[in-house]
Amino acid sequence: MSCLDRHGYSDTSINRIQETANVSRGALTHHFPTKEDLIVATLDRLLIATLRPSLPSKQAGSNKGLAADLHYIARGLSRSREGRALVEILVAMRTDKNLRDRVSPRLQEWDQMIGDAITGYYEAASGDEEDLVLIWTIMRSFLRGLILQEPFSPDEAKIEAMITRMGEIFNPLLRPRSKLKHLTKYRQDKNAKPL
Amino acid sequence: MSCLDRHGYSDTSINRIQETANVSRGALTHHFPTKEDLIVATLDRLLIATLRPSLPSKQAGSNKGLAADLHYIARGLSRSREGRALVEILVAMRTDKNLRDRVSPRLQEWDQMIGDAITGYYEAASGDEEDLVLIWTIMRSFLRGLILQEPFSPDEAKIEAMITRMGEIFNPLLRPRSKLKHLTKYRQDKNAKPL
DNA sequence: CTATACAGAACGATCGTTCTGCTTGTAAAG
DNA sequence: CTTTACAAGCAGAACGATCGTTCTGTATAG
Repeated sequence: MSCLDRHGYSDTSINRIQETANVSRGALTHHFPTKEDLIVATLDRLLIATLRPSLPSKQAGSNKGLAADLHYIARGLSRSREGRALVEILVAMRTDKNLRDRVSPRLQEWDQMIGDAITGYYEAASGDEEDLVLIWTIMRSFLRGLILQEPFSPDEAKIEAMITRMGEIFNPLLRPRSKLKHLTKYRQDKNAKPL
Repeated sequence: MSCLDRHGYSDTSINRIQETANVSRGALTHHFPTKEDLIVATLDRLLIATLRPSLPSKQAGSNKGLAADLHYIARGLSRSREGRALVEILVAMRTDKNLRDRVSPRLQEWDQMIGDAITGYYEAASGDEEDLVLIWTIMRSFLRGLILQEPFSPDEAKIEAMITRMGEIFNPLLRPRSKLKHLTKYRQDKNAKPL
């Protein structure tokens, strides 16, 4: 994850990984025969890491509105080492068919799961559950898009302002659900080995 | 652009470029001594290409609202060869300091120029011009974020629905300006050579 | 005569993968 | 309890391929 974040996908060579992780080449290739295996295993961890199980709006007593939630989610989804590393994989898989074939099902499963989980945390003001999921998908696209917007306007305050404004605009459309449903646990790959 | 879109940044090798473009290695390295030079020159073209000079909402007689404009902009900004190629460069520059140093000023200038241009096309319902620019920056982040969202939900219709919904939500905040200001022309690099 | 435009070979570096050894853990055989 | 067999864990060298860059040579235009 660290290499992906700091050096990008293509410069995350096995040489660099083994030096960063302080493991030998043999150990690395023994557990992950190909680079793709290593990337896929990393993705599984990233998807879990970018999940934020509990939102500020659900903390006892506090009700700071949607903006607070968005800032919090952004910190996991895009404004973090994990978020940026995930974006590196997302971009790489777009043009790498082999990687895409392995990664796609995982992403779609994750997206489905997130959609289900959202309905546990929020409800649409309109009551339309389908619209609720759509709105949150928009939100995630926006938050991840921030990574791509950053080079255009590197001002940290501007990014923060965008998130806050986004929260204001969408706030009337959503409200936190009073009863809390639990997140389904992300199903890890059966073949995944613990490191 | 074609190589960037189809094969991604790292697999856009000079070998592949010269084969795709049907030029010799010597010709290529003569005009663009390093790969970075070639990328920077490509970026200049991409920034111009992803600009959409006239919006549907300004077409005579039609007033289909913001959603129509968004669909149109998305077609240039993210849902196109040029948009995806630009994203490849954006992601690459994040971790490549040399490239970033050359590309950053261009992007920021472009962003500034876009911001100015927006105020020529739209006005905020609140009348706050700064908020107008902020809203459109949010919009661009969202649209570019769609490229990152696509692997999660590859359904074309879903992406379209997101754009439409985004237009509905933001529509009350904006209205097209009646008088049309002209776009300032993007200043090309003085050192840029025509191919 | 000279600078520019191009062609294509050559270069060292680095990539991901494969291969050859060595050590350790463990379970069956004696 | 000891010995043997064998697979798993790991270290590191070796491999061919490909990368971006540099270099040498040739043709052309002013």
